[in-house]
Amino acid sequence: MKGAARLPRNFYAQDARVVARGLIGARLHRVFPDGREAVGRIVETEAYLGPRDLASHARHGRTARTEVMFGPPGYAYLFLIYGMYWCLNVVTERKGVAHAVLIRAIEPLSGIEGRTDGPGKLCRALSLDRAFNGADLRGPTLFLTKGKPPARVAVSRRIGVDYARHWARRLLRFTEAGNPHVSRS
DNA sequence: GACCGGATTATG
DNA sequence: ATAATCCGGTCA
Repeated sequence: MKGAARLPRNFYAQDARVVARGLIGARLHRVFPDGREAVGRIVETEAYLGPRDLASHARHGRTARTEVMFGPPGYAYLFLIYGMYWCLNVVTERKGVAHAVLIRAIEPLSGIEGRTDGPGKLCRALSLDRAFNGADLRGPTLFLTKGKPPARVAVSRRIGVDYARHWARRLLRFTEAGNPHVSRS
């Protein structure tokens, strides 16, 4: 298969719900320092809708931690959870609007060792950590391309955000229905 | 400066 | 069911 083109900046410059749905089936590429490339197909995402979204890290406004989310679309926002695991997010919407999409699971296609059915697991498998916070998602070592479209997309509540009151009930999680690499929960 | 709790995972 | 482990947010 030929090397597909990186997803364009204007794709990321949309509402996080649109991007989260659109990323199901897309390919996530990671080129390691030694030149090896890992590729996975995104099968689970969640949309986070900025300061008004009580489940978003942006709920307390613009801080050093959330700065990247308020920046231009098409960049990576990584954060550490429970002191142990990194999670990869895609910044969406125009500059100043802190929308983001959490990549929760990918289906390994090539060059991947270890499980990728969870946000912490996939970051570990792809060696993604704080060094990638703010990284261009159209760059040389981390980028996304178009992939095989999902047969069917299921929509559900986001995972682990019960503290977010009514926002916890919003249907902002997207999965490829029936894909075995979707995280359990 | 101290305390709290989490967009998780592995293990029992 | 619970431990591992650390940082940002919050309040003093």
